[in-house]
Amino acid sequence: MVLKKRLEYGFSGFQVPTIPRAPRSARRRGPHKKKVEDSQICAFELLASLAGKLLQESESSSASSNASEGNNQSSFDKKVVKHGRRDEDKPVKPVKEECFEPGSSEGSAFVNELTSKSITQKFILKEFPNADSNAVLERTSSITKSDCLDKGGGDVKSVICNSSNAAFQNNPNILEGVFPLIGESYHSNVDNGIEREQEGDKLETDGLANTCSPKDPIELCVKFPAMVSSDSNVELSLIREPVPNASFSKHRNDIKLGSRDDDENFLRCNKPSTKVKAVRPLTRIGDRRIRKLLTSKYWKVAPKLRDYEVSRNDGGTKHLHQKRKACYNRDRCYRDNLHKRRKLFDQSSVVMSDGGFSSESVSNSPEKGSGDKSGSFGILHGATGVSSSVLGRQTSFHSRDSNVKFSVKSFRVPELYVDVPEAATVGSLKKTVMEAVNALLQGGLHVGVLLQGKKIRDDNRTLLQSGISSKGNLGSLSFTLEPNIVEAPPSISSGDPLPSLSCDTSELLTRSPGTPVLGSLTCDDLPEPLPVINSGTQAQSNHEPVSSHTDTLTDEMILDSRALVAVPAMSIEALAVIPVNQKTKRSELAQRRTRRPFSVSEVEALVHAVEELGTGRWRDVKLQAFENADHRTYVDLKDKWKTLVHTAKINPQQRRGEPVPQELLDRVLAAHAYWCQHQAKQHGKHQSGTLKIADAPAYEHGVEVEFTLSAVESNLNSQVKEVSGHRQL
DNA sequence: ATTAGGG
DNA sequence: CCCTAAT
Repeated sequence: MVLKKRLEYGFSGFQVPTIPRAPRSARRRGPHKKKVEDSQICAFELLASLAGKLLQESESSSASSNASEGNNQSSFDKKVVKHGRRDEDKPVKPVKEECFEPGSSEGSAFVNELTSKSITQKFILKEFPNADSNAVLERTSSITKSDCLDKGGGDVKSVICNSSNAAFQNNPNILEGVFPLIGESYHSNVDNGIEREQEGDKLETDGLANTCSPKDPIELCVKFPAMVSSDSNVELSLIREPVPNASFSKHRNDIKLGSRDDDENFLRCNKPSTKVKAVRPLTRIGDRRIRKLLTSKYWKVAPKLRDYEVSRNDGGTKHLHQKRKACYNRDRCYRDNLHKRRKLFDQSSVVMSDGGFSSESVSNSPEKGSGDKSGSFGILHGATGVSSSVLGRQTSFHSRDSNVKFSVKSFRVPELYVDVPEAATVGSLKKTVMEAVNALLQGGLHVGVLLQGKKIRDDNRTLLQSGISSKGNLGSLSFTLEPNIVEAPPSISSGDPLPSLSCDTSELLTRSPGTPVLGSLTCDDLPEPLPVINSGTQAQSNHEPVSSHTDTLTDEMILDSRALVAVPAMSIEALAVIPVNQKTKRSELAQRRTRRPFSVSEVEALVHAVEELGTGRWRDVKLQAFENADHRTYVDLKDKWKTLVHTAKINPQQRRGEPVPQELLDRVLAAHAYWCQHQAKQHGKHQSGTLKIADAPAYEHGVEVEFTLSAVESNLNSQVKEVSGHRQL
């Protein structure tokens, strides 16, 4: 068996509940497909068709429903899957072939999606067997029914989902309270532009309901995975064990995952695809879009999203990519960012680093210092249920003693890919997963400590010295899991407040902090970045290590048992999760690309290029002066120029960051002034009345006169200065 | 894909 | 840096 996917689980235990998840890539990318937005429907359609089959099945054997359900499940599932793949041209709505590649795991992927939902709901049911959850239905259904469904099999799909909810028809609140996540995620989906289908699916729903009644939550859970694996070796993402006793936290994870997937799907398959282009590999832009969607949409929901959000976006992608050699590091980064962003939302859980490496929310409990209770996490979560909110309330209890307690709410473990034959037993699957996890752990990890986003590297400092105290802002404290390797090199990110290991590492490798070389490698360039986890800010540069093993985290357990002290029972009260709003924000920022201040040499190169090319040809500037600096996009250059111009105009005292030689700033102003005019001229207007610069021969001819340029520069500069001076005055 | 600008 | 809009 091969490890393929990353597994993530919460602290609560080793028994990581896993959820079958389809590789993102499968869902989203197709070889030929190019536009994400066009592919919205694919998944749904597929689901729909599958659902249709399912429905038929269930209806045909309506009587058998509950009783034989469990037993038949697998076969049932298989059928479904098969149908999905083979009967595209049939009844329900023909699924467009473009949506997935035959033989690929696409079908299963979709199934997974479905499964995820089902599972999620199952859990819910399990937890609240008696709850009146009709209300829940609303939310769920909304999600379930997307416009995509309209196209055909939608009904069926909804049916499936709904069925799970059948029991819960009326209490949205319950759901919300208990699993905020669920509601959230669904909402998110909706927000993402998916519209719910309002038409009645009731009939069908009923039909399915019988089949998948809440009565057998567990059954369902189990069975779905089976579906997943059905045709051929499907990559099972993880299979979650529906453990009866599982604590809440686990469930939440499940939910999370499920939700995540949904989101993903939506994102990836948002529009009816017309053709091959429908799905295209994510491009940076694409990612951005997605990210945007996620973020902006999520923001609204943000408050509710919490650490539940464990899932990663990139996992699937990776998957796909495996097939396609191309390395979309960049994409990856973006995706990671997405993850982070989402995670960040959680107030209590602070920073999640990608890869699932780090993350954690810290809570502080002033009480007895050393009590270390490792199992409490699960409990905590369970007890709290809603978690952060509860915990978050107080910060009280400050310290009577000088001990500072930390509780890491959860660490995320990177995804594990597990490829298991269909015929494999559940037991073997468990074993496999376990082995994978253990393997990961073998490597050992280091825990990094970040305060306010800044990594504290000095291990000898005391908490007090570092500002980590009960009274202090534990909220801004976060931990990261990092590979041993990485630990070594002290990162140097110049001035970067939030150094990211991965980036730093890269930097170290390629360039010296102080004087960046234009051609230096960037994180993106690195082959396999160290599986480092950064805390919030730097998500971007995370590269996912090729070997999942590497990046796998493992540490959860480690952390769990030791370093982080679980908070003792007393404490829900005692525990104060500090809602780190600031931090959250930071985290958000984290999502952004890592900040890479322009070095003087870069500025020089930029200035030079602009002098020659002007301010409207950033693409060319990029090519000419930053071709090898992948992290500098033409937009970056343009922005930098913008800031340079601004910087040049303000008082030196107001300038921040690495000082740019005045000489360069002068050139900036000169060039800026010149090109501004030049542009004006192009448009036919000569506004120069006062400026002689406009007539400067060298600039007059732009690029063609490169050589003379430098010679003239000095003059221009001085002139420009005057000009600028006038302007300002 | 680029550019231009606002945030 | 990010995001949008307009090319």
